[in-house]
Amino acid sequence: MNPLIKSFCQSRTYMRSLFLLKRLLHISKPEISTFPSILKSCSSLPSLDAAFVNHGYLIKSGGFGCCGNVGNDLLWMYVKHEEFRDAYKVFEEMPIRCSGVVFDSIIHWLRLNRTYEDVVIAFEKMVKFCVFPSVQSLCHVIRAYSDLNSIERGHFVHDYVKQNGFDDHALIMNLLISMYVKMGRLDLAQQVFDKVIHKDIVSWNSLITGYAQNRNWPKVFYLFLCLRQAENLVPNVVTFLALLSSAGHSREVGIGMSIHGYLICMGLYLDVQLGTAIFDMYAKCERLDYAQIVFEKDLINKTLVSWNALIATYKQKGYSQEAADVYERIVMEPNVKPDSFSFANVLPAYANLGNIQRIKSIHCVIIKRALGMEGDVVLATAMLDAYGKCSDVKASELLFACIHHPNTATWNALISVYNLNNQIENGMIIFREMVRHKVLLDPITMVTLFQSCGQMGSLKQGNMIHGFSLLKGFYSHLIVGNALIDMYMRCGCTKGAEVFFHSMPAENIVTWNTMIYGYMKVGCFSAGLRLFHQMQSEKEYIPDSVTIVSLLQGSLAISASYVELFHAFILKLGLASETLVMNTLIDSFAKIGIIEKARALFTQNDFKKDQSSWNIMIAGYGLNGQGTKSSKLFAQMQENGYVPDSITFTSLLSSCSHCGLIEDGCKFFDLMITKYKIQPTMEHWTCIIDMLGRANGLEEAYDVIRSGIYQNSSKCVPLDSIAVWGALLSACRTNMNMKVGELAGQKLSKMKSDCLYHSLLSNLYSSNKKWDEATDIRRVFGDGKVMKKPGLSSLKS
DNA sequence: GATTAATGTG
Repeated sequence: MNPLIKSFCQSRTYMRSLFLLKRLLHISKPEISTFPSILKSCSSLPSLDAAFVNHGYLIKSGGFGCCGNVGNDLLWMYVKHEEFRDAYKVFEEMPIRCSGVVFDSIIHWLRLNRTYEDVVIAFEKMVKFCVFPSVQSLCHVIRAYSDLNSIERGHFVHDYVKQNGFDDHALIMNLLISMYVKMGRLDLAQQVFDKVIHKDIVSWNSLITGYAQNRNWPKVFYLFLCLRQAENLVPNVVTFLALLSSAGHSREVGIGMSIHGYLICMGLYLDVQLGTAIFDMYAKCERLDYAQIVFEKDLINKTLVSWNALIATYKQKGYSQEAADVYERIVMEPNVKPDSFSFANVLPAYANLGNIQRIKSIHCVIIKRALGMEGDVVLATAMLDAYGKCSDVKASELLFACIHHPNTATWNALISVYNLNNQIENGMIIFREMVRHKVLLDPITMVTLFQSCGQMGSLKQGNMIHGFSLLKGFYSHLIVGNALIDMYMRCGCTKGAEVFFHSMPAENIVTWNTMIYGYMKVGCFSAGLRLFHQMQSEKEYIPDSVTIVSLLQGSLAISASYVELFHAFILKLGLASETLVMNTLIDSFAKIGIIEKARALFTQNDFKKDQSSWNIMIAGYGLNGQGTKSSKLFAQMQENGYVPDSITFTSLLSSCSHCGLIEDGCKFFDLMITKYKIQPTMEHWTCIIDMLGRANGLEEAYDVIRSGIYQNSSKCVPLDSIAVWGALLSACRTNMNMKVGELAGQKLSKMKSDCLYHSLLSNLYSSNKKWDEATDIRRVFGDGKVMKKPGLSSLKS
């Protein structure tokens, strides 16, 4: 019967041959030589049913499987039916060669439906079978290798290209250049480039973009000069994009401008992509004036990239609201859909604005659109940071755990989140993990760590990190030096700060501000003032808003008349339109008791009021015993469209606590928890406990906290938390209640909040002039030094 | 063959 089946196949009467096979199966076992014909019949039939039946039979009869030509034909059959999934299954089981055409089809399917790894595995198997791929297939394979990011495996395909005579093929060689660029191996990319005999513009562009991506700007500009000497080659859009990006990143506005001029001559400046790149170059070079002209006049058809670049520029310059506005504008545009670049740019802006709702909604969009945050480190880092800045540490931690390949920035961001949320110990744990995982440390890591040490007030840790940064060669970075000074100042070690300050290889206004701010913080007012004069006379720095804010905050401890003096300074320096400066000035007037002056400044319209202006004024009224005015202003603030935040309630509660408005205070506290869903912080609890203490004494507050939960109409808040015990300890300090304070301290020490416990308890002891006890605590925890009432000693000198 | 992104000092 076997020859008969074959002849039916040859005469293309496929149904008949299959019918015969069915009969044959009832009587005896068919010969294996029959199957190629059968499978060919199946390939040509419209339905797959017969194919499945026959494949199943082949599997059942054991030995046949995917051997020899049968396997090959089986593969063909599935490829013809475009059933690549099954084809791939057969392929995986095949012990010997198959045809190149079939293979190309499989590579094509794998590329569209599976991972790069699968493409690479298939290719390596193909090489083992000695099957030749088409050039097109080989291109796909090299792209897959690029995405695998494994240098050993990259060499495999490179060797294959060399051994099989593909190395005079420009397309293949260009892809190899790109592959090495993607792997960050510019040395190897350069080697391939040098070997290309007939270089085309793509070869040059691949290498130039490679150097641009790896931030080797001089090489980019050098290669461009070489390119212009090469015959018959004209740089194109891709070349200029790389050049403009390099000019922007390296702040080479001169180079950027000449490229701009060149493009105008060539008539290319109206190209959207180039226009966006020109805008971005000027923005990065701090030439916002030129950038604005390009954006408004030349960029007629703006793309999503143009808008993203604008968001990035606003965000970088600190204009968070403007960045958010642009984002909201593109969300409304019918034909534009924000992408991961838009999100990564706008998230820090929303984080600065404290707009957690927007952050959450962007998170939802990312999930809905399946943008795969786990694989996009930059986007995930921005999201992690945004949650952390809005105090959702849990969300940040969860995100961190999900990210497939966290990089240095991700780790840095996590430490920074812990710093922001007073969980310094956790940050230190993360740093140790970083070292253990051999994560590359960068200057920002050092800055973040100095911040941790400064916040802890631990000179011991600070010295350690200082030594560490010397060892790793980070100390010459300006931002690291500035952070180091800040750390020493926050630890109360003015000597350490001064020594480093005088030995710095480079400095800027931030350095001077940090010194001044530090002196003010520890109460060395005269030393700060001396530097303030010195920076103007010797260095010709013009004091900026930060300088003035530092001086204002320090002057409070000294004399009220200084506030008036600095007010005059602010007017002279033209800083009266700066929100931060005016907020501090209002705060200062309120604190020295000149509430009328504070009110007058607050109501004038010479500066843009923000949320914290309102918060400051609410607290200011409270400080001056005008608690009812605080409540009125609170209502007025909401009428002006502001949603009260955590600090608003801190201001309100402290106002009530100051003015003895206990009932109002409790009402605001309930409102905060139930309506605004704000988690009470230690500051809130401090006010509440202070009020409780005033009414019935801190002993009773202690009993209330120990007994469990704070209850109101709809919400239960557990009281047995670090924040609440910390608040009790704080309240004990202001009320000089050692007995309850020590009880609270014991409680905290059991809750593993070493940092908070130590600093609060040592403050309690210092306030009660129990220096020895305070020193003991600091010795166990940190540097063993205790600042005796900051400022007093330095005032005398 | 390609442009735009995240973490940080006062």
